[in-house]
Amino acid sequence: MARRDRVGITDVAAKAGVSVTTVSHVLSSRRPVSEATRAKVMAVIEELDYRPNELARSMRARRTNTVGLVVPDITNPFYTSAARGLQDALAPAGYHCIVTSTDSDHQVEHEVIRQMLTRVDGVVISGGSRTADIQPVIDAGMPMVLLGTDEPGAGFDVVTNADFDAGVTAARYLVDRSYRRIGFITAQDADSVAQARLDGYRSVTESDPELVVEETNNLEGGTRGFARLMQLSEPPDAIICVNDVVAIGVMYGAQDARRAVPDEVAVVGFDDIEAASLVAPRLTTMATASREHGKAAGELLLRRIQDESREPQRVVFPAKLIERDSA
Amino acid sequence: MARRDRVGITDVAAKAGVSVTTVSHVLSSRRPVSEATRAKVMAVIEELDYRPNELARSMRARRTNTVGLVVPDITNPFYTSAARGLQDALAPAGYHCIVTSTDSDHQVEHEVIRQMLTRVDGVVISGGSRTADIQPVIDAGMPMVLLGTDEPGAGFDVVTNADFDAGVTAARYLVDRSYRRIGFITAQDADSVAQARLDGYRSVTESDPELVVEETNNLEGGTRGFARLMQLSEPPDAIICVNDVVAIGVMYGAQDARRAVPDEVAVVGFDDIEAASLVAPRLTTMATASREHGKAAGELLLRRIQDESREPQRVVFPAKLIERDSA
DNA sequence: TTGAAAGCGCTAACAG
DNA sequence: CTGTTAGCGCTTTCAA
Repeated sequence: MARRDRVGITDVAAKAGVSVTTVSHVLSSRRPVSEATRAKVMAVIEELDYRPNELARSMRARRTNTVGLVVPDITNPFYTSAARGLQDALAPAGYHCIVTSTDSDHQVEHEVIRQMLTRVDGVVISGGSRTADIQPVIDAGMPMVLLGTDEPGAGFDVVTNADFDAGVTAARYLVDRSYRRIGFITAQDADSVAQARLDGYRSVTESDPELVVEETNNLEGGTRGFARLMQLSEPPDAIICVNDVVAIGVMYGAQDARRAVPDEVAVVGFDDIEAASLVAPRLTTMATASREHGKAAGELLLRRIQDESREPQRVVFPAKLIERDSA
Repeated sequence: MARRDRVGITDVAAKAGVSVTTVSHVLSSRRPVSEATRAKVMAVIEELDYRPNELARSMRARRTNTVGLVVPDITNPFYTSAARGLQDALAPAGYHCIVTSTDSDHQVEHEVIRQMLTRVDGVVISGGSRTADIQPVIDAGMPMVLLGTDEPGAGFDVVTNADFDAGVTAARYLVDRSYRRIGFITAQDADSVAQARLDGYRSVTESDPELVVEETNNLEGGTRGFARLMQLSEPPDAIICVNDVVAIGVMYGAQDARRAVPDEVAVVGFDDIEAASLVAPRLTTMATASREHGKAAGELLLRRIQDESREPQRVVFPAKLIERDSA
C-alpha cells in the first residue's frame, strides 16, 4: 500500500473553483469570506478529506506547535508523570511533545538538543543538565524551562520541588508526634535533591551526627542502614529515608529485628512510589507533585513562547505529606 | 531575549562565496565537491554555527524523521517502558518520537491521529484502539504498527504479548511444583489481556469453576478474592492473580488469615510491577517484556517506512516467569 | 566541479 | 469579497 499522495490546498482550490488564498482564509478565518464560497469550499474539503500540511504551515509561520522534553529516562516515574503533566498543559493549546531520554549522557543530550532546535518552539529540560549542555538552546534564543533542577543560574524559567521544605516537613511531623531521636538514611554520592532533603531534616533536629548514615540507594541499603542505626548506644525511634525504596528496606530490617513499625520505630520515605501504599504497613511518605511539575513547566513554556521577554519565573512545589501507617 | 534569526544556508553560501547548491552538497555528499571548497564551506558552517533547518528538509523530502506514539496513558508502566523501547529503536536511525496520551477517549484519539498524520512518517498505536479510530491512518497509507493489541484485523504489523501462553506458563509452573488446586482471581469486566491469561490458565487445569472468582481490579479485590476462595469446601493451595496488585492483595489476605505464603498458599501475579520485588514475601510473577515490545514496534515501523509493501508481520513476546518467594 | 532556478504546501502582503 | 504573487529554507534537476 503506497502512501496516498496527500491532497493539497491547490486541489481544493481547483475543485472549488476559487483561489488557494480563499481556501486558506476559510480555514483560518483571518479575513471574511462570503457564505456561499465558504460553504462550497468546506464541502470540497470534506469531500476530498483535505487536511492542511502542518509542516508547510510550520515553515511559513516559523512555529511548529511542538515542544521538546529532554529527560534522563522517561522510565523514571517522576519523569513519566511530569511528561504526562506537560501534555496536560500542551494539549489544550494544540501543542505536541517530542520526548527524548538521554540516560544522562551529556554527549547524547547535547546532540539531541541541537537536533530538536529546528523542530520545536521550546524545550523542557530536566535532570540537572549542565550549563554547557543547554548552551545551544540559550544561543538559539529558544524558549526553555528547567524542570526539577536547582541550577542557581537564574534568568530561566524553572519549576522545582521544595526538597528542603520536604525534609523539614517530614522531620517536623515526627517531632510533633513526639518522636525524640530521628535518624536519617541518605544515599551515597547524594544528588542535590537528596542533599536538600537531608538539609531540611537537619534544620529541625539538633542532629546528633551519628543519626545520619549513608547507604546504597536501594532496598538492601535501607535494611543495612536500619541495622547500623539500631546499633547506636541510643538508637532512633524514627527514621527518615531519602526515598521510599530505602524506607521499605528499613521496614524489612525492622521486621527481621522484630521491631514494630511504627510503635517502636516510625519510618518516613520520600516520593510516594506505587509500592508505598502496597507494602505492610503502608508507608508514610512525602509525595512529589510530579504531574503538576510537568503541567507548570508546560504552562510556563507556552507563556514564554508567546512572550519571550517575559520576566523569568520560578515555580516551586511543596511536597505533600501522605500519612499512612508507618509513622 | 528575542529568538535569534537562525542562520540559513544562504548565509553560509554567501560568506563562503559559493552557491547554496554547493553548500547543500557538502552537507549531503550527494555529489563531489572539491576539497578546497568543502574545507572553506565547513569552516564557515563552523564559524556561523549553522544547522540546517530540519523543517525545510522534511518538507522537501516528505520525510519528517519523526514517528508518533499513541497510548492511553503514558503513566501506565507498560506504556512507559514501551515508549522507552521505541526510542531505543528510533534513536540510532535519527528518528524522534511524539508521544500522546489519549485516556482512551476515542474522540481525542481520532483527532490526535489526524493531527499527527502530516507531521510524522509513521505511528505506533496501542491500547486496543477500535478500527474506526485508526481508519484515517489506513486511509492516508501511513505506516503503522499496532502495539499490545489482539486485533485479528490482520494486514498490519503487530507486536503483542503472549498472554494466553503466560497463563499457561503460570499454571504449569504451579502444577509442576505439585500444587493441586489452583485458583484464579480475575478482574470484573476483564479486557482481552485478562481474558487471555485466564484462558491460558484454564487450558492447563481441569478447572473447577468455583476456583475462578471475579473481583475488583485492586488490592482490596485481591484480599476479598482470597477470602472467597478460602471459604470453598476445598480451598485452593495456589492462586494466580490477573495482575500483581491483586496478587499483593491476596498476600495480605493470607497474612491476615495466618496462612503462610507460599507454604500454605502459593501466589503468582502478572506484570512484575516494581512493588512485586518490594513486598514480603517477594512476589513470583509473569513479567511482560514491555521495553522489548516498544523496541520491536520501532524496528517494525522503521522497516515499513523504508518499504511500505513489506509483508505485514506479527511479533509475539512470551512473558517471562520471574521466580521469587511467593510460589 | 559548480550554479541558477524550480518548487515542497502553505500564508500574507499587495492589489483589485 | 477575492485573486496574484512572493517567499519560508532547503534539495535537486538542468545546464554549464
